[in-house]
Amino acid sequence: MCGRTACTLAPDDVVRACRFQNRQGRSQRPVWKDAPGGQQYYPSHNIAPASHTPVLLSSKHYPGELDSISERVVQPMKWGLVPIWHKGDPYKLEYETNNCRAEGMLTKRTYKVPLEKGQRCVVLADGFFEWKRTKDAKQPYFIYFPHNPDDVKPQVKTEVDPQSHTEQKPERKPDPSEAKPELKPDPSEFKPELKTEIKPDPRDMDKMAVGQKISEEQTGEDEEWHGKPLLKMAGVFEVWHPPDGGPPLYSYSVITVDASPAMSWIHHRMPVSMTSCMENKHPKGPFLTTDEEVRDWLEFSEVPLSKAAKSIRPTETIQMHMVSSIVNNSRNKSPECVEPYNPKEVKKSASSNLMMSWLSKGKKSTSDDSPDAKKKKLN
DNA sequence: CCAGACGTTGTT
DNA sequence: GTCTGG
DNA sequence: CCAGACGTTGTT
DNA sequence: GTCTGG
Repeated sequence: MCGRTACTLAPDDVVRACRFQNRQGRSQRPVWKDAPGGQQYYPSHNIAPASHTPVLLSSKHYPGELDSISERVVQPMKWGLVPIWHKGDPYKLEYETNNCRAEGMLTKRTYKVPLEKGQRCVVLADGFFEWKRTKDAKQPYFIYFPHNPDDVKPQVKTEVDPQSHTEQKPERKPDPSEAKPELKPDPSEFKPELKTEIKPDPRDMDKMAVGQKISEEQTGEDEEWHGKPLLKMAGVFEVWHPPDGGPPLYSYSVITVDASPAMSWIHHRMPVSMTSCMENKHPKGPFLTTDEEVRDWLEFSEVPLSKAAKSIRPTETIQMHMVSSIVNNSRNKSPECVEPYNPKEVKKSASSNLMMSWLSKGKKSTSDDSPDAKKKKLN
C-alpha cells in the first residue's frame, strides 16, 4: 500500500525535476501554483496522510490562467481525497481515501466521479515507505525510483526469482530478510522504542538549494535535472468547495495495484509508479527519452479515461532498502528516516535500557499532559 | 419512492 | 477494539 | 501508514 | 452528487 512518503525538494527543485517535452518538442518545466486555500507544502523525510504534498496535473485544469505559461502545473494537494459531496470538516473523513484501488476506480463513486471529469494527477515524492510484517515485528522499507532504470528493467530469465530484481546496489549486500522471506523470520530484534521525541519544524529543510542562478522561463530551454529522480505515482484528485464559500480544497488519492514481484515480498499492494523518465545521459546509451506514461495519465483531453486506465499496472522499475523504525512515528522528520538501515549495528546503550525501564514504571497516572519530561534524545 | 452509503488495509 | 492525529 | 488516545467535573 | 438497498 502507500501510507507514508518522503518528499524533500523545495518547490523550485520539484518543478526542475519535472522537466518534460512540450507539444512543440521543447524542454519545459511545470509552473508552480500554491494551494488555493494557502495550505503549505513542507518538504519532509516523513510525510503522513492529510499533509499537503506536490502533485502534477495538466494546466488545462486552469484554462486561461496557467495554460499559457506551461502545459503542466505542480500544486500542493491534501493527501486523502475529499469527495465533492462531503459534509463537515474535510480533515475528518469517515472513510479511508489515501489510496484508490485500481480494480474499482471506474465504478466506485468517490473516484469515478473525478476520473470522469479528467481529474487525473501524478503524485510526486522522493519515495514511499512500506512495512514488511513478520511474526512479531514490522520492518520499514524505503522504496524509490532508481537512478539507472536500465539496470532495474526486468531481465528475461527462465528462473523466477522475485529477489533477483530487488538488489540494484552492488556495494550493498542483500539484507537477511530478503534472502528467504518465507523460511527466515527477520532476525533483527526491534525493541519497541517508546520515542515521544519530536523533531520539530519541517520548514527548516530548504537547505537543499541547488546552485542554479539562471532562472529561465518555463518555456525556454531548460537545464537538466541532476538530482535524484522523483517517484511519480498515478493519482486521482477532487475539488471540494466549503459551504461557507471559501477557497476550494484540492485533495488526492494514490492509485494502488497488486504488487509486482519486485515488491510482493514486502507487501501485496503497491502504488502505480511511472517508469519513464527524461534523464537519458546513460553511458550505455539512451533508453527512455520520453515521459509518455506521465503524459497519457495527465492529458485527460487527449487520452480518454478508457485508454489511460489500461496503462495502470504494477512496475518493476523500483529500488528499495531497509530503514530505521524511527520512521514509524510520523513526528520524526529526521533524514535518518530514508537512510539505509543496517540491523547489524544495533546501537543501544545499557544506559538507555535502564532509562526506559525506569520511565515505564514511574508513570501511568491519570492525565499525562506534561509536555516536559520527554526531552529525550534519539540514539 | 426515500434512506443511507460513498473506503482501504490487514487479519482471521 | 477503534478512532484521531501526525 | 503508525502512534497514541480512548473522559468529566469543578476549581484555579 | 450519485448509486444501492429496502
